[in-house]
Amino acid sequence: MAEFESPLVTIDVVILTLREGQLQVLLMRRGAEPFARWWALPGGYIHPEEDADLDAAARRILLAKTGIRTPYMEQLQAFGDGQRDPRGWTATFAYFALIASDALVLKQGANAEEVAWWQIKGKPVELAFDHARIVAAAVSRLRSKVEYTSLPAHLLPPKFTLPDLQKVYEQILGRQLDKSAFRKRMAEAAFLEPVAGEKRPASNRPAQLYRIKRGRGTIFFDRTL
Amino acid sequence: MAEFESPLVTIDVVILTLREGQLQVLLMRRGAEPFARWWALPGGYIHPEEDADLDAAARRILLAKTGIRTPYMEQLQAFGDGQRDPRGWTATFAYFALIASDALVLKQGANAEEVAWWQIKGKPVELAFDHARIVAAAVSRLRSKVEYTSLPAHLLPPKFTLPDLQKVYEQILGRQLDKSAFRKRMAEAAFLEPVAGEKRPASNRPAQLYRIKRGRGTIFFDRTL
DNA sequence: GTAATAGTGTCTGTCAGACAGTATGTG
DNA sequence: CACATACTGTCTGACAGACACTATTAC
Repeated sequence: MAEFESPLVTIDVVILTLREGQLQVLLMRRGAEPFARWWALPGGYIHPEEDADLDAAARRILLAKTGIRTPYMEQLQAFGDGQRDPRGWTATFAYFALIASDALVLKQGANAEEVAWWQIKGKPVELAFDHARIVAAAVSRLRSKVEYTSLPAHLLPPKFTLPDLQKVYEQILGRQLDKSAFRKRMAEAAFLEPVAGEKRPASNRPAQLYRIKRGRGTIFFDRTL
Repeated sequence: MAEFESPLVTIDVVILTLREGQLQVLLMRRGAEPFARWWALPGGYIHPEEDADLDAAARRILLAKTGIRTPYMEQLQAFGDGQRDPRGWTATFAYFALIASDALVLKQGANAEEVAWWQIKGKPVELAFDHARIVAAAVSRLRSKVEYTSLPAHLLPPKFTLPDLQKVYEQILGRQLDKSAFRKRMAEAAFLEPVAGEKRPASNRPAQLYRIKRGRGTIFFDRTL
């Protein structure tokens, strides 16, 4: 078997959140060439000595660049070709993370590099490399999974109410859902547990708080929403 | 940004088919170290000069090793860590292909290397690297997609009958399906077209032949089977 | 009491699965 | 004709969505 030169490989992470009712991505401004000063996905190289595997490398990069330990991360897709990077044939392992909108607010200032949330909807910012395509793939993955999984629950803080959760689904799907049917689905899926005794106070009937049950991965509903 | 040594990357292809009512994988016996003489997935290196992108590289490798142009191939998942290859930290872009059981029979003898179909069920052969895990991931992907996609149609030759297709679904799902309901689903999904005039002859009522409509990708049913 | 939102009960049209019945070929 | 398998029609129970009703808090 002949030895071919291995292409340069990187890891990039698409971090999505829901802010002000809109889906947003976390972007960083690049310092170095190529694409210096362009906005790009947080990413980096694999460190063979430190990283046990690809997932660990993705988690390390995310933590180093943003200070976030995300509650949900999955491998999105690999992208590789001769055009995406002017330095030659490269490939990237793209990851896909969801976080609660308020999880990053405090940490953001701590990092020296320029970091910002960008709206998915509307005028697309021009991104470095093929990152626009990677973001599009992540959004499309999220949108398709919303219909039949519990994934959007990771866009909320650890404790939340059922009306909160329903709003998240509605914002991503872009349509209203029936309250009764929605609650039936969530109850059947059995991935939530009430936080005993706790209620969210309000000047009306307060809502029960829930959290995702321990050890529950993403739940696939047997019917679509 | 410091330059880290890029890990060695490869591409491996899990080719699945249905033979004798069983799901089977295509394996090849390795010639070179590491894992010389072990059974492994067909795979190879990226050739930056030849391969436009990852998908093209996977197609080239598949064609070179087996003579197959598969009708269906998708990226499965990337696997990378420090243990899977004794040479050090490596990663592989795993692909997932489905072919009709009779598509390879003739070509197989043409290739000098030892190639064979192995049953998924029963005693698992010990595979080189982490290929057992990759095969398991591919099978699990197929099984989960069978429930709500038209994917299994690619396990059949270009022309087939609805009873053929139903048998494929039943074999993978491991349970009987209602004929009437099954045909309703396929009709709704509208990804098949009758081959005009052609019927499969038999000593009973012959079945209508169908083929997958041009330009139809994998169809997601709106309900589970 | 009113206002506001949380949470539940009920009713109805639709539809999936079960199954029986019809169609079309061979010999 | 019998037989085998392809294909279709019908009936029924279950259930999703619509929507109305009740519950619980603050003021």
